[in-house]
Amino acid sequence: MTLKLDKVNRGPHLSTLVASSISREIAQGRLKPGDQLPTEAALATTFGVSRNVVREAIARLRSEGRIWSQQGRGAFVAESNNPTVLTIDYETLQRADSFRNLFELRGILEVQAAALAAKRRSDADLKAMGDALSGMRAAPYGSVAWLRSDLEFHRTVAEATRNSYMGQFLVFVSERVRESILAAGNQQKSDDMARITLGEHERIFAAIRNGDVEGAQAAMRDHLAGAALRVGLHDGEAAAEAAPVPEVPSPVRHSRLRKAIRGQA
Amino acid sequence: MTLKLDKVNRGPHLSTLVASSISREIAQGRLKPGDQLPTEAALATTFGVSRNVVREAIARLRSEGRIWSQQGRGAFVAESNNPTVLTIDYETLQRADSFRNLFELRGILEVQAAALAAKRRSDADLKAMGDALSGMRAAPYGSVAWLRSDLEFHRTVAEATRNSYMGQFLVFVSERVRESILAAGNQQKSDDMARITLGEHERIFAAIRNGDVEGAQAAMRDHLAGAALRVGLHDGEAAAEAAPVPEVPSPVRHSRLRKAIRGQA
DNA sequence: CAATCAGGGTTGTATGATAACACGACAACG
DNA sequence: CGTTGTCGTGTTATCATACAACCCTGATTG
Repeated sequence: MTLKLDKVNRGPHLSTLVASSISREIAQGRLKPGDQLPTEAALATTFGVSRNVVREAIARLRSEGRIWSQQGRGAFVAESNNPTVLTIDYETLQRADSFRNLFELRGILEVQAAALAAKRRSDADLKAMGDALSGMRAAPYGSVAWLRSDLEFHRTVAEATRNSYMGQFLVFVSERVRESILAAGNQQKSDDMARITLGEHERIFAAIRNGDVEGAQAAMRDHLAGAALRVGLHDGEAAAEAAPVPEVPSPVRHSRLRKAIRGQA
Repeated sequence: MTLKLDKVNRGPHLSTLVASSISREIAQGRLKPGDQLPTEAALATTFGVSRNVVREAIARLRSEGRIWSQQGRGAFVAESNNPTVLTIDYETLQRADSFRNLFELRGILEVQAAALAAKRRSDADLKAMGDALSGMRAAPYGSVAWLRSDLEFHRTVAEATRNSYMGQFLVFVSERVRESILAAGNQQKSDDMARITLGEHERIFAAIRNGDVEGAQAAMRDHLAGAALRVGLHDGEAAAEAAPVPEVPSPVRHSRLRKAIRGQA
């Protein structure tokens, strides 16, 4: 048996701890927008780490848009909560209503993507979709290969919109949804479902091939409604039950510093 | 006259350039999931920067979930194309077709958000929207206060969807669009536009207040079509002549290195 | 054959030094 | 008095080097 210990060692680098610590200061309002952070040297001594570590932490916060810095002046808390990156908190997603919201957003994107795809698809797109469908027919329902083909089909639809951002967003949202479903692990499989799911996909494909915008939207909407049911979401306004994720303890290294950092939070 | 020279110094830190470069390698498939990256020392020499810079770049990519690293072994491209964050490259957005794509995506989200808002808005939501509209009436067109009120109105609409992810995504996309418009700076203002824009907002507000889903969608669609024109995008399928943003010559520092990095993209 | 251990390679961290830049103080100048 | 030029100080950005922690491999040893 292969134990699964991966994904556990969620990188407890020092820079991560420092970044989290500063992040908390900002989130809890002890550092207000526009405020200047202490100098790198000062942060290094207060945290008891090297200036290098502080710099990596600041680089990270800067890339997240939380702070900005200018050579010769200092680092400052960003004015507006205007993050340059969009991130979805894994823990939040465990809440049923959050999951339903994300599923709703995915639905909106998928349906409109289907509409655009029906308008703009090229022959190459149609071939790619067809290949993905073949892959789904060949693989057993729920297998890895099947899932890959499923994802592939949706990806090709997104691609056919000729809008790369549509693809990016869709993939991002779908991935989060998929993760959450896998974590919950409460999906029952059956041969019936295989047939039904495949049929839904084929209707989407046909509509897109025929350039039937409304049909593609409708077919995609049906597919997502079906998927919602299969995942345990009552359609409409009802809530889903997602299993909470177990807390994972992180291995202890640099315990002295960590304690110092954690302590002052 | 107040010249606008801010926002130009978009942080071209070396670590940013290195991170972008590696990111591209991954996105374009030259580095496949599971692949091991060159060692930090190797990257440092190939990029012609210090190992410290490389480390900051890697720290950033790691925090974005694109790669993971283990002490003593090396850094590896993350298995699933499972970036935990979604980012929009500022440079890419300068291309007219990219901007049009993002604008299209924004439109989709706004229109559907308007629909959901018409279904789910509460009295508090309506009051907030009304306040935002008042703010727009009071402020001169194009002023900072006006822009703030405009943003505020759209934010309240997103809020009324009762779907926090919708709000997050919408704000994120809108911010990028707004930044790009400001950077281009090719918007002409007139009193007519003030009246027209305000009227568009009021129609959206009215439809949402009346719970008119289709009307809200239509009004929002009109508003966005208008906004597209005002920004210089031809509506529909026509290509946009978004004035290509003037290349901002970043003050020359480390020009040799930059060239090397840019060159190998 | 199995366990141990030595060595090299790699990342994580520390430290010091230098360059680039911002800002205020202050003098020189009109 | 106001403006401009210069300089010194403080800060970030980058470089360079060294060491610690850790992984992997392979030889040594019992």
